[in-house]
Amino acid sequence: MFLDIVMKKAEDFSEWYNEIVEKANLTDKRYPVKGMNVWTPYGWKIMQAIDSDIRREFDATNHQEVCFPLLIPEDQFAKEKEHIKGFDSEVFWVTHAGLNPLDVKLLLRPTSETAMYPMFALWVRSHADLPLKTYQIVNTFRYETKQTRAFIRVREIHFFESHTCHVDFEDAERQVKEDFDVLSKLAEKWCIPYKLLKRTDWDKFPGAFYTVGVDTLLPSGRSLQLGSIHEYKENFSRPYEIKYEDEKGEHRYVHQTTFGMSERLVGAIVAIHGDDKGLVLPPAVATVQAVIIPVLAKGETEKVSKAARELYDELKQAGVKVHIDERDVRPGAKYYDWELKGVPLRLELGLRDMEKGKVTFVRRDTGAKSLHDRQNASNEVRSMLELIQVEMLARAQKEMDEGTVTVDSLDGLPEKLLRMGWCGEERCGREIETRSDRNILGTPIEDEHFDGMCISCGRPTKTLVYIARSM
RNA sequence: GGGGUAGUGGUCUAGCUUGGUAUGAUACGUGCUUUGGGAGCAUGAGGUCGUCGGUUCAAAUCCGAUCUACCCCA
Repeated sequence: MFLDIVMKKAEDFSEWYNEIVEKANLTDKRYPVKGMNVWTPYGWKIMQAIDSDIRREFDATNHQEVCFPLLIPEDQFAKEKEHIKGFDSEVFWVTHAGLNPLDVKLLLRPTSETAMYPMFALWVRSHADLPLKTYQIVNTFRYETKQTRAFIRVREIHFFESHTCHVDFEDAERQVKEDFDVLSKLAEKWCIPYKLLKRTDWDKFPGAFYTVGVDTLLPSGRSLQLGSIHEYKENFSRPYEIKYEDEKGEHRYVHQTTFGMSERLVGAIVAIHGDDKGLVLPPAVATVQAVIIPVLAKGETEKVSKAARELYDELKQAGVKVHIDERDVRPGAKYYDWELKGVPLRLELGLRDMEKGKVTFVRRDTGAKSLHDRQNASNEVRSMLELIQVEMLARAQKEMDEGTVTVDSLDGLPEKLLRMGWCGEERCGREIETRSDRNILGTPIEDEHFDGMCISCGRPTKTLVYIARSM
């Protein structure tokens, strides 16, 4: 038996997803702790590629990378009331050190506000220290009670979190807008379409003034939250006493924001782009962008191998992440293998091509085969990768657009991302959630003109909400 | 939160009803022959049957608990 993908994406998305993350070797789920999977080399490399994209963008916007301890003392965690209420039920506790019970219990960070902010209070003294822009990429722990799923719902989370402090609300708002810009650049690289949706008051991050969810749509018709951007106002700076002295000598509390993302990004790339043959990686994410398969023939193996290695060197020189597969297995086996791994472009080189001075290109995303001049191979590879990148994003965007529909009744709802009028009253919001059996994701940040009525009470409104079943 | 299904070499699996020496495939190692969509032959190695406890002369098999995975419902 080969590593066939047995499940079809369109027939059983859930099974297909489980199968593909294991067979493509992104993760090993055999580690015997629930929700804690092993990052295998291939999956980890993809995660690292995503992390470097994040680092690049946040460094470029003058954030400083930090790394805070994993353990947080209970009393420090307990300072902001809403925050504890939100996370209380899902923290892992350290109650013993060696054989001794601890006087002050320690918890594994579910997120790092309560680790960082007591330190921020020491770091921020004057308006000259602001804005303070930091981020870290660390593991966080949440005791998920729902069904766990590789990359999508885990108990040990590979987490990016930026934390910023500002002189006032306006400056914090500027930060939120900067986060939107950074996100749009990143999502373009990852070929992930998304919507920025302002969460309802009853669904915002515990302790936040407001929360903007970054939501994408999976092929199953369910939404997946990829990240969130929060405006905290003074909600944390007051209990944690993060204060500065302004130009007039007055003491003020800082305004804070955060931005969080996780390995769900890997899950989204798998889910959105993958197909029945395996992964399909966007060239900007792929750790191998092009794989060379030398097609050897009896008596001529050296000649073909040499030509393949020359092509490899040339592409490497040209800055392409290229791999040459010289394993002693038949070409067909290699094709299946690299398709499963999602490598964007396959280059076949055999006697047949060499006689014509060509190289065979096979696109992973469309399966299209084409012949290209060997002379111009590195340029051709680069432009093909660019083309794939652009087309993958366009295709994904189109699927999300087609999976989004505006409805004016809560009856017989399709399994899609649904758009509808809402008066803004909590009572109607809850009604919508109950009757649709879906979650309100929120109101769009980008202006989407709407002039209609609340789907629940029928009053005229210009406000929209998006709802979906969440993954 | 409620319910259900399952766990046997790396992977998939037979055996379980009716307790008695562990089945096959695939992957893996070695050798030869092969190579444009999953190669063939030969040969070799690999398993305290998820874990803990109980019943028994004897447990993969029966009973209980637990862990893990997956599914359905809220």
